[in-house]
Amino acid sequence: MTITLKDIAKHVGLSVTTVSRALAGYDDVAKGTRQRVRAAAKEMGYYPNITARHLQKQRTDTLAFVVPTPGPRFSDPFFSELLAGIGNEAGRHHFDLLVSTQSPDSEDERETYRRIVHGRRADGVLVVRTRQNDERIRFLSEQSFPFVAFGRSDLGSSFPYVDEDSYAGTQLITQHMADLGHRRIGLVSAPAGLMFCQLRVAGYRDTLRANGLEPDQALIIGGDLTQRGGFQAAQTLLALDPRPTAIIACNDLMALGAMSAAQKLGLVIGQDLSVGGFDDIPLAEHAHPPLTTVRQPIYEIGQRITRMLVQLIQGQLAPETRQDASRSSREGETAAETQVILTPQLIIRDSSGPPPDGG
Amino acid sequence: MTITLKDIAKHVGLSVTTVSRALAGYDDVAKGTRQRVRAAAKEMGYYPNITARHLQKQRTDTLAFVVPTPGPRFSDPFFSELLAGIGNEAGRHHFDLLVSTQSPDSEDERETYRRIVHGRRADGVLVVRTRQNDERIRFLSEQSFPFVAFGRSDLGSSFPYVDEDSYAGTQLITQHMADLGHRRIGLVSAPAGLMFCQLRVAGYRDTLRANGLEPDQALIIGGDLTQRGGFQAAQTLLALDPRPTAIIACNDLMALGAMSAAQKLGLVIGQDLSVGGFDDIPLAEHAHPPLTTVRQPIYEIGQRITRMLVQLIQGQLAPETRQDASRSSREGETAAETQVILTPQLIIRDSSGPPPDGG
DNA sequence: CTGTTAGCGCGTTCAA
DNA sequence: TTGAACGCGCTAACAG
Repeated sequence: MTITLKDIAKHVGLSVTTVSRALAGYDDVAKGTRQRVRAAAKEMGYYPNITARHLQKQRTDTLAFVVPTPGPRFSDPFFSELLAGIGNEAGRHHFDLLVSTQSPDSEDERETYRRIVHGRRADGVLVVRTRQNDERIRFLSEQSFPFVAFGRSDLGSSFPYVDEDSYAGTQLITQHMADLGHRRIGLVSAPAGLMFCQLRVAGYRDTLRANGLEPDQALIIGGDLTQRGGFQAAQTLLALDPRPTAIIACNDLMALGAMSAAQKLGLVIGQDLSVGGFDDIPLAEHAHPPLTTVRQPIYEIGQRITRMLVQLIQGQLAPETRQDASRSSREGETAAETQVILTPQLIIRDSSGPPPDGG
Repeated sequence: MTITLKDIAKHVGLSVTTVSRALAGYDDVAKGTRQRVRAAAKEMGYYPNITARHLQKQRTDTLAFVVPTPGPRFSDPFFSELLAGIGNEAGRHHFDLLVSTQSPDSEDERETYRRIVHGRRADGVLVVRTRQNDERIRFLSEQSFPFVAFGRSDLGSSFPYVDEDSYAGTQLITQHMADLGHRRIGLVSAPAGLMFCQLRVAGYRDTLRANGLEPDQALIIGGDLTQRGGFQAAQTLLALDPRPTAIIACNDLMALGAMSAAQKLGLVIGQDLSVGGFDDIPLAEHAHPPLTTVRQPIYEIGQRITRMLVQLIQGQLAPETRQDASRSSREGETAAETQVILTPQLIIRDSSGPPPDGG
């Protein structure tokens, strides 16, 4: 049997209202009464019914996180890290976290968002891995539902987000390979629909050109961000003649897969072949050899978008900047707080070195 | 503006009650009426308020999963896999999933469980990584709150669970090392409070003895289930003289850390040192070299405990078997469905081989 | 200071 | 076949 306010009221001989206010700590209730009520509540083991409270307060103190996983069986450390950051930060602000995994752009994903928004299942949602023409963002914007994204969008609307500078990040690692003397540098790309994919490929291409190297389409292979995908893409790249002396992958997981593929061929990573990644997941440091990569603070980004979302819900975040450019100069400062771009950092480890025979 | 039943009622000129029943598909409403109502609902973009429904129905269609993470920054593929299985299965049954991460045995963890149970925040919870004298299980049992565990317990109470046979699993891998000719086999253990820890250590010890090897306390090092922990434990083990020729870790993550430590010393895994793990996380297969380990189907276990929990909530699962042993024979069949022990499987890969100099 | 009334949005009696 | 009344548990507005 669960104890309700009514039970307490009956027990202490007061009205439900008074009990409610006594427990809420309102000061329009007699001190003695309050103490009596509180004692009774404690003794009877009272806990407020959270659902009833949500209904009455018209908010759920809940955030939703719909993880865009390609297959049912995902096990991407990237999402783990992000989830850890999100979960802990949500807890700090006394928000519950609703987690769901859905295939990107699937009907199930759309339905999940509709349910959350229209059914008022949560007070806000976290959108990650933004896509070109992202229907999630369009939908949430249309519905004026609170959300914060990890990643930018190509839609016109303006919304709060945190993103890392993918272009600059890929520049860093590509330049690193070029500086080491590599001239045939392969790229394991990501699904083209992802916003960061374009930027990373562009960063790679532009940096090659800046170093007098002409991008070779054969050296760019699509990947699906999984270890297996990196493995397969690397196999394709390493079958080329002449084969690349360096491979850059659009995330660490694929980079690790690429290393396996190379090692299977008997190549020594860092000598026969250099490999670079992106993300700096915890695994990267402990890989063999440790992976040279571009670091983005995933856990902290998870925390940050969560904090921003909570503030947005509580009205503490500057309202979203409009497309209206004329106001942008005056709103420069608030805009800086709601739209953050982080500069990634190159982490050089042992998986990269000079090419085997000087080039 | 959100559309409610009241809005539809006003629009079609009927009572809220009728609208509610029309949408629910009751057959005591005129066919024409039903169609009219449905059309209006669709046109107006009606979605039921989920919170209101929960309150009325006295259930939340929500499961809670409190992940026991030692630190805030966890990134354990084990939990990712489990979460994937749980999340997908929950979705299949139209249950939402509430995820929270809390430090094992902390006050925050206790408070989280109290909130879920007393506040009726969810209809059931999933308990994983069971511990000795597990207060979560005691609490949930006392409160008769629906739960299913991944792992057994040393408390008297009986409850539904799925577990893998840790003892048999460790026997397998220890015997494998012994068969290869290893005589000094180190063990990187797990936090002693975990139920599976005792079993794995026992499986290791007993198998050594069965092979005429006396367990050496110096060869058993505590680990915290993280990669870093495995790294450090392996460093300690490898500093011994003579050092072990094989190391078994209580989970794959530590095994990978141990491989790194060995490789840092210039040892070749599978030749100079054999390493074995436990779990068979996706990473294990793609490690370098691929890790010999004991496989337990984590994803499927996540699915399975979730399915059991849903059935338990819906009253489709046999009631928990009592301690009352006299009935056990008659209830053998139902008990078999609510208390499952899976037999793990040895996966031999390249990280294990004969000891360097024949022993 | 306390109680009455009212309502969050929905589903379920029970009459009509 | 439909509607009025009621309750889920809680909080807020208003009287007294």
